[in-house]
Amino acid sequence: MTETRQAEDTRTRILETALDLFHRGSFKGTSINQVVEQAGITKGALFHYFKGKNELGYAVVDECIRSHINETWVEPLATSVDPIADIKAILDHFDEMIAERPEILQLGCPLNNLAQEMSAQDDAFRERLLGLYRIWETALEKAFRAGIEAGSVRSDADPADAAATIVALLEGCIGMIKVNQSREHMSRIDRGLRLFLDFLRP
Amino acid sequence: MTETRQAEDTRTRILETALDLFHRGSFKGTSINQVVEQAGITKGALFHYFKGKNELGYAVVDECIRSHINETWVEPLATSVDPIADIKAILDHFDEMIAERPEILQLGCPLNNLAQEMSAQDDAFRERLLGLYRIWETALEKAFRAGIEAGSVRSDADPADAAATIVALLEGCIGMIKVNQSREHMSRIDRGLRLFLDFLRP
DNA sequence: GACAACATACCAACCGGTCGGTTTCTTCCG
DNA sequence: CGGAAGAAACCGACCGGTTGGTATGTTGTC
Repeated sequence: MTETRQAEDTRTRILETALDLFHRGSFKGTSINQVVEQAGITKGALFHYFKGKNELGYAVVDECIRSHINETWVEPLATSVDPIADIKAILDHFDEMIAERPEILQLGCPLNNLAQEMSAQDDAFRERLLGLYRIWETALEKAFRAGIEAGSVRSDADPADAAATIVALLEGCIGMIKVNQSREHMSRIDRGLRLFLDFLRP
Repeated sequence: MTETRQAEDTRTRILETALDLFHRGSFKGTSINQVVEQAGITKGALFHYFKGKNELGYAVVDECIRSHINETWVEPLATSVDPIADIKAILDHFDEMIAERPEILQLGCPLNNLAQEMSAQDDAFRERLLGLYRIWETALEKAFRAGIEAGSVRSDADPADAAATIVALLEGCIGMIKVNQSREHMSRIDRGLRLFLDFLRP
C-alpha cells in the first residue's frame, strides 16, 4: 500500500511544510504542533528526523532555501556577460510571479525574514543564513566582474560593493513592499531598483 | 516621599523597557513577564496602563518610535536645501553611534524589525508602522523637492521615487549589517549607499 | 529479532490575561 | 484645617491554554 521509500518522503514533507509556515508566519511564531498538523504527521515522526525545533530550522535553511537561491540567482547568472540585463530578467520573473500569486506580496523573502528574526538570537542560525547571503553575493559579484570584462558594466564599479548593495537594496525593497502591500509602491520601488542598475552601465 | 507624578513615570518606564526588549529580541519573542521584571514593576501595573500585549506594542510604535523618527529624520531635514549632504550627515551620525555602542550593529532598526515581524500578522500593527514609514518618506521627498529647486539635486529625479528607494536601501543595509555583524561589510554597504546618493547629484 | 519509522500519551515550563484586594493620591465638604 | 469619599495606581496569586520536548509503545521490513 504505502511506498517503501516513504521515509525520505516524510522528511521532505516536514521540511516543505516548515518552510511554508516559517514564511507565512515566523520561526518563533509557528509551533511544532502546527508543522505536525499541516504536514499530516505526528510529533514522533518530526522528532525522529530532527533533534528539535532549531535543528528543523537549520535544515530548512540548509536545504530548502539554499536550493532556492541557487535556482533563482546562482544558476541564471553563472554564465552571464550582461548581468544588468540578466538581473532585470530575474526581476521581471518576480513581477510575473506576483501577478499570479499576489499573496506573496505580503510575505516577503523567506531568507530575509528568517535572517531578520533569528540572526540576533541564535548564532548558528546567523552563520547559516550569512552563508546563503555570501553565495548570493558571490554569484552577483562574479557576474559583475564578467560584465566589466565584457564591457556591459562600467569599469570603475567595484563588483563586490555593487553585489552587496544590490542585495541590500533588493531585500530592503521586498521588506518595504511587505509593509506597504500596494502595487503602486511596488512599482515605485521597482523603478528605483532598475534605476540603480542602470547607474552601473558604462 | 515618592513624587506626585509617579503615574506617568511608570507608564514611560514600561514603554521604554518594552522598546528595549522588542529591539533586542522581538515582539512575539519577549514575554510580558520579561517587561514587568526589567521595568521593576508588576503585571497589575502593566495591565493598568495597557489593555494587552498588542496595545503595548502599538503604544511603543506610536510614541517611542515615532518620536525617534521625528528627531533623527524629519527635524534635521525640515529646512534642508541640500538633502544629499544632510542625509550623509545623518549617516555620519550613525557611524559615530555605532563606534560608541557597537552592540547595536546586530540589533538592527527597531522600526524595520517590528515591521518585518508583525506587518503580515497583525493589520493594526502594519498600518501604524506604515504610517511611520510615510512620515519618514515624506520628509525625504520634501527635502529632495527643495534640493531640486535649489539646484543641489538633479532635476530629472523623481522626489517620491528617490525617497522610497533611499528608505528601502537604508533598511536593507541595516538588515544586512545585522546578519553580517562585520565592520568591513558595513563600510562596503556604506559606500554603496553614499554612491547612490551621489547619483542624485546634478 | 533487530532496527528504522512512526504513533500516542504525557510532562514541566511558560504564555497572555484576569481578578480581588490594597495602597496612594485627589477632591470636596464642613 | 481635618477628614470622609472616591478614584487612580498598583500588587501578586491564579487561570486555562500552549509550548518544546520526552518516554514508551507499535508496526512493517530486512
